[in-house]
Amino acid sequence: MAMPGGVAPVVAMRCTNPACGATATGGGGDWRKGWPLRSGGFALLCDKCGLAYEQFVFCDIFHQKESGWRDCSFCGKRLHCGCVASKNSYDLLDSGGVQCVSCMKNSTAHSVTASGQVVPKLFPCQNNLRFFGKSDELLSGRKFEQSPSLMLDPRNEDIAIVNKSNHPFMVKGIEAGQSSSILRQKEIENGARQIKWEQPTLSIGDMGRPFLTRSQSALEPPQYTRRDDNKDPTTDSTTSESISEACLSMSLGIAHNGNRMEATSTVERPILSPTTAIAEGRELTTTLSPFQHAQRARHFLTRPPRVGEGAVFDPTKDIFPHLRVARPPAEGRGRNQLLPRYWPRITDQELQQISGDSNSTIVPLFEKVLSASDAGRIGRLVLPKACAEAYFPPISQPEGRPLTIQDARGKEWHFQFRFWPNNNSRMYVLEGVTPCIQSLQLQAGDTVTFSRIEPGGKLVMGFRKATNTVSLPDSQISAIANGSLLSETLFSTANENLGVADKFGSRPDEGSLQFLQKRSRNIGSKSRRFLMDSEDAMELKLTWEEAQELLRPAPTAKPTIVMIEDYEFEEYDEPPVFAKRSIFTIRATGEQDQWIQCDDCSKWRRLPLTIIVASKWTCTDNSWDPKSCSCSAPEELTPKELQSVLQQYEEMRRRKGSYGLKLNVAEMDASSLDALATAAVFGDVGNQGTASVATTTKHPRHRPGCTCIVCIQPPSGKGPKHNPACTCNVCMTVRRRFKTLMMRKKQRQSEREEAEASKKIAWVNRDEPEGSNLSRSPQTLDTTRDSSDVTMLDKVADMNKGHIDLNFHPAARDDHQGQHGAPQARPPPASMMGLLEVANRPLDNYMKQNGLTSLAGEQAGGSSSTATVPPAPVESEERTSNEVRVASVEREPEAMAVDEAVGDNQQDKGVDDAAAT
DNA sequence: GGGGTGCATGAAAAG
DNA sequence: TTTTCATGCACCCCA
Repeated sequence: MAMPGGVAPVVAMRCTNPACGATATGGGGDWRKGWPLRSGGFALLCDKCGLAYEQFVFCDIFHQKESGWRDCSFCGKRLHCGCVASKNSYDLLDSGGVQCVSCMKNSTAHSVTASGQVVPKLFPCQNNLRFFGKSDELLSGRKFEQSPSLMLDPRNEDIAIVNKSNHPFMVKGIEAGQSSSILRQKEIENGARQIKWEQPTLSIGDMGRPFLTRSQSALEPPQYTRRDDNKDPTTDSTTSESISEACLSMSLGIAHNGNRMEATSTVERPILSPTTAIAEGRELTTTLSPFQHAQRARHFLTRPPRVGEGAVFDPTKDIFPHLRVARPPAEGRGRNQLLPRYWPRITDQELQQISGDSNSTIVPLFEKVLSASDAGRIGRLVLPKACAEAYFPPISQPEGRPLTIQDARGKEWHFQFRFWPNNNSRMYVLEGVTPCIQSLQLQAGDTVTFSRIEPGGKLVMGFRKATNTVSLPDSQISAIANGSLLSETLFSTANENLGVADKFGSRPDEGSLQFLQKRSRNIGSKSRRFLMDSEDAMELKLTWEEAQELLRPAPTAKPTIVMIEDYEFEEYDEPPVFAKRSIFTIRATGEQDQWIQCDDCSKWRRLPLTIIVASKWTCTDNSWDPKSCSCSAPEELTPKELQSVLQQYEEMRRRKGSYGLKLNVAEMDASSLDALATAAVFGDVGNQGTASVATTTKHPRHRPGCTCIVCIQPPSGKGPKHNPACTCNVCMTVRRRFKTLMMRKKQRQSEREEAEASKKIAWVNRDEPEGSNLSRSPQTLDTTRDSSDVTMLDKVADMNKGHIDLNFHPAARDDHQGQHGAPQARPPPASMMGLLEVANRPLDNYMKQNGLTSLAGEQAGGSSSTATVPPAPVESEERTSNEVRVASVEREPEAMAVDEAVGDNQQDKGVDDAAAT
């Protein structure tokens, strides 16, 4: 493998670390990334020394605090790193050692670039890691993921590792048993890092202690004991044992404390093999500076994150406080392939919940976001193959084996752990999970976490509800565990997507991000097939409705009016835009207003119709009305007017909601008729105020500025009167639509009639001899007559009484009758053609023939028509408040046709009124 | 007929 | 291109 910068390759490397003893290829494995370099990149370590590195990397510069001294790695000057006076007298080296101030100043002068510059003096490495190599040998097939420059010491052919800033260092081994203390970044300035020493907390010996015990969780500062410095970690029995199941913690919970970042611990995991320990990139047990997090954790990845690279880690921002993302223990089969999505992210609370009060150690294994299938009634939880093979008992037969898993409450659940052959592979499932799922009230999207209690190896399962679930994309999960997921990236994303949360003052915390991530994941992956329960559906519905309410045509969008079956549709080429919620009103003069509420003073301000306001708007943004451009300006609407408007608005919303959820078409008709009556009523009272109060029933497509027939029509009874014989566009359209409406009703009736007649004929033909139907009595014929005819006759009767029941529906006949009390004497049967003739009559003519003048008159006169056309309660109030007409912003599409007809009727009423006058 | 079981399928992710 | 896995569905068993 060619080295970056044209460095002579080296093939034979040997580690002189007595604890390592690896030769040639580094102990049989690849060279691996060691500790991160200050300026980026990583040291190179063989497999075995990688283990050593893991043991000492965070301890070396601290361990002497108790003993009070530390040698500079360059000049050998003894530093008293434990004393206050010397705290700023040295610097942390990329090599893992420390450097005195003098050497710090001189270090760059000794740098040699990878292009062949002189390598500075390399300091003797006593019992430290050292690489040997020969310049004429190739270092092929090596992995240098971070590609630190590898240089040869011209004198001893040792390999010097030169970081990207040409800062050389010699791999500095650390004696076993070195202790550590909390490293905190005091300041990062000009690339020179000053470190601050604080109390020691950890010894290397403790790093070998397996797992995180309850008492050692982040909830309490760990009280690690100092290990014997003289012991070799790899030879020490305790450590050796712990190596085999070692745990190294990884700290990602960085609490923001003023200008200082405090790293919190930790979720630990065991590591079986030193080799895999390095390969897996073990978590590191100590508290780290953000800088260290950003760098050291990088090598945890088996693959680089796809996001966040290139961004800058900003330690001033919080990043997932209390959230632990742990690489699962590298053990068992397939340990190396566990996808980050299954890495257990566990909180302190969960740890506490699982471990309870015991001193047991929790080893998070993996987690799984429940799919719809998992949470469904099938009772099968699909296990990730890698997880199942790595952490669950091996099974060779598809039948599997019983598995007992304890939940956080201590209750044991018995599952069947098995697999199905699938595409030359296996599909692992946990069967019998339904009782557990139900008991824990888990749903699709919730997360189940599998852990293991040590000692004992008992499996435990925790869970997180979806609202608290972090379901990060793998790349981000990787980056979190990696320390390279940048808070800025996360939060910018969160802020962009969670403006509402921010709006309420809550910073984009874990929950927000969780929501974000959950959503993105659900949409972007197979999880989008998650079953939505009713609650989710409701949430979606509400969101949708609200979104609909905020939808506006783009300011520059000009609709194209098209006629489809006599209905006008506004078509927009441009997508709608989101706007701040506003209320549209119609004055008695027909003028429309848009009212919007100031986010500061909550006063309502009048805006031009065409203005689309962004999510936040204040009076100061009101450039259209200088008188109201300040919150101190009085509100234009009187309290009474405002109350009326808001009441109508809320009522409108409520009704819209009921449309969307409950009403069928017939009910929509009723509502539309209701609106018709309301409009008529308000048309009458509209004269009383400066603005009329009438609820129009505009469809959402009728936007401010719309010039369609519905929008341009004057309020009922207002404006210029039309002659009954008026042939203007409005009147013609009104007549045409009424005709169309009635025709459609008749057509539907006819279709039902024919369908039922066919059924009856078929029934008769089946049950009776041919011709027997002729024997039926007239009464039978009458009863078998399609009820629609009767209903239609009832309808005509109603109409003859002065009521136009557009809510007429055969299915609602009984109700209809009941609404009118006892069934009335039926008029003579009418033929279909007769009914059509009735339907074809122009509404105005028909109403005149039936002695009708206006619906408003009927309604306002308190006639019995209220039984047919009951006004909404709010609308009744509107009669008295009657100031402003609230224009509906949207309606269900299905109601549009009726709305159009309603508008037509309004038009006709106006026309008819004109005729009456 | 309903529920459980085992397998197949295909979309999405990973390599 | 391969692998994973969520889900559909046919089949079987049982009430």
